[in-house]
Amino acid sequence: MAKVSLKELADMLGVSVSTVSKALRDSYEIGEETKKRVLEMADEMGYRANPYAGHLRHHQSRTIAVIVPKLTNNFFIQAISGVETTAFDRNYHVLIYVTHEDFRLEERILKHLQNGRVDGVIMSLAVTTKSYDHISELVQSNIPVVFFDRICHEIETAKITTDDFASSFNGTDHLIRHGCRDIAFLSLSDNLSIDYKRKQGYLEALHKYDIPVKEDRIIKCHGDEKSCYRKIRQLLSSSNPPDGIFASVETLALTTYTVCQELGVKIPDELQVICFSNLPTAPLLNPPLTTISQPAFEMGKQAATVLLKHLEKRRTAIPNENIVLKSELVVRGSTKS
Amino acid sequence: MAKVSLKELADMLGVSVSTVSKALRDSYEIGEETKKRVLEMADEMGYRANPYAGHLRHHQSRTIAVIVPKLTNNFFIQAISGVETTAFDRNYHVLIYVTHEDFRLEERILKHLQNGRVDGVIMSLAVTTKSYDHISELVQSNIPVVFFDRICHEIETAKITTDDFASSFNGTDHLIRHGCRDIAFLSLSDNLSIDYKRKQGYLEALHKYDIPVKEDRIIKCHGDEKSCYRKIRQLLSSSNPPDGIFASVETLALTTYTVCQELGVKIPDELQVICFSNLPTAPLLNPPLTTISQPAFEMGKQAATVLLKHLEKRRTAIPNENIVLKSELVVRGSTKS
DNA sequence: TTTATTTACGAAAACGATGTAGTGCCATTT
DNA sequence: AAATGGCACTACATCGTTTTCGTAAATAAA
Repeated sequence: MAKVSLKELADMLGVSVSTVSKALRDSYEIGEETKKRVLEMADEMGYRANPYAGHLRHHQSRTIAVIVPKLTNNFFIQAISGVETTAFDRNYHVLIYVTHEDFRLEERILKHLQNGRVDGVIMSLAVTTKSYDHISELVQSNIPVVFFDRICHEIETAKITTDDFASSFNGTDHLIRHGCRDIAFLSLSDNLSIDYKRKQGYLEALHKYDIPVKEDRIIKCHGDEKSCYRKIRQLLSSSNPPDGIFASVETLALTTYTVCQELGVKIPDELQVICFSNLPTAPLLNPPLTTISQPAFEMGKQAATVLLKHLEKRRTAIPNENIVLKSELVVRGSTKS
Repeated sequence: MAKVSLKELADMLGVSVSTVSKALRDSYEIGEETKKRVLEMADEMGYRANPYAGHLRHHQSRTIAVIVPKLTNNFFIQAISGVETTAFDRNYHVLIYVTHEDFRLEERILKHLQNGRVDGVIMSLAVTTKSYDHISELVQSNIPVVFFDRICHEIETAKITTDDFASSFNGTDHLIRHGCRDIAFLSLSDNLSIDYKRKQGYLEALHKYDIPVKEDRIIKCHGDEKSCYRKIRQLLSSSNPPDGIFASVETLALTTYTVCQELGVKIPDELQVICFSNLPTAPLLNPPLTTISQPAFEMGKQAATVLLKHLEKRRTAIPNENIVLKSELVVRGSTKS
């Protein structure tokens, strides 16, 4: 079944290309009889409209891009899943790009997308991203961007986040109320908005209980897995280890588990652990991991909804808007109760 | 920065559109001096070639689709990651589609893709897929399809799998050598090629040790999570439970873990568990899960490599080819040693 | 000098679909 | 009988590129 164009259909039927086009779109200009003939022939010859011809004329592609720092991450996957579901429902197509937490790559990808391949972008920033020119350039070339989770305040647009400060505060509060007095905070990077807020929540909780903040308890685990591993191992094997860990992201908690397993540190007796995580197997870990679970799927859905709704209507920029969803603290065995 | 076309560039420079086009592609037809001027102006005006115009002319889009049954699944995510990496390296774009294990949806998606939106497809079948007309139609309309993992023998093309039979045999053998005499096999569906092969490997191992096959130990867990849960719970709470579980896919093993937790069944003392899985947290589970781990990332990479290599060259169909990678049995605490 | 050849560029036809601006033709109105 | 209007359809420009075919001018060969 070779590809067949409108023209071929038209020739076959002895009518003009415009007639076929209009008949297929059920235009009032075409008689019922003709419409029927066209529809039948189109079906018979397996006609499929070439999407790119339409994109060219209409300057829009019904395609959006999702840009994430990593794929192998439960949070991002669930978010992408939410985006995909929403987009598919509305007949949009989803391209994925991965920055691998690399600012340069993020730049390259956004620069590339300026060509109009997509109508809009949904993204979460790389840890290493510190300037936002590449993003504002994209927005200025009329391609709207919606952020989720790792957002960028500097760009005016819709941003989907969770109540990071409150969740962090509650999580830390939970640790303190269950006996922790020396909690280490494992962070990815503090130029990341969410990480900053999470740290603030943590600090606020310490402050509430008049627990002094020790700078060396705030550990920046940027960079590769191994260096994170080393830092955490060093922390836990020191002569004066903390009695609680607040991990800003899932991987850091998992590394903590690994280190504890190796060093024989008992969770939660010697060390309580809590973290932001969307790990489905959290209840099955040894011990079950207390998590702050973000509504990732819902976040992706919201991001897509906002973006697509906007694309359907206006050509203006997306107005600034902060959509904040609630995370859930799920207490399990890695903290005392 | 509004979008700027070749024509505008040409007008700006006082040359023709063709000259600009050729200069940008560094054609030998254009003088060095002119080339430089064009390049500079293009840069200055932020020119980005409209990809869709090119697609229209060349009947190819440098875009491929990945179609998977589910996104929230470590195996598929790692595979997609492999595809994405390979595609990105070669300047291809990746669209994702999710069938949600639904044959009808799979049909709809493939039918849609017949319009030439993508140059090729990489896919893994839905459990409910029993006929393959939608796939051969796609192939016949000149869009090559490469399968991975859940392949389809009926279509002649490249297929990336793992040594499912051997892995299953080895996994079951492992269980038997460590004391199991009554092993239940949890399968998704037996019209799925991989599931069938895995079951054969299991049966072969039983046969090797002259262990009789009991039909009621082969449990088909298709359908929703809840019905799987019920079946597994029923199995394990019967008066005569098995002493080993071979789960064909990850989720079934995790459900088994959940049920065991609820019923207080001790793993591995009362029940040994093994499964096909790409769970990064397998070592951290309680107890650590013995897995047969597939090289998912590598499979995605291979699938993309085969497809893209093909797209760069021929217009003919992809020849039949079975690429079989090795899985790895990783023995952990859910089986005795 | 005349004739080939090369160099550097331009005009125009695609690619496939859409939508505007007609164009005949028949029926109704005045 | 002329004017008006509606119906059902067609012609054609358009979207932004690429590419083939020409061609004028400059250079080289005769």
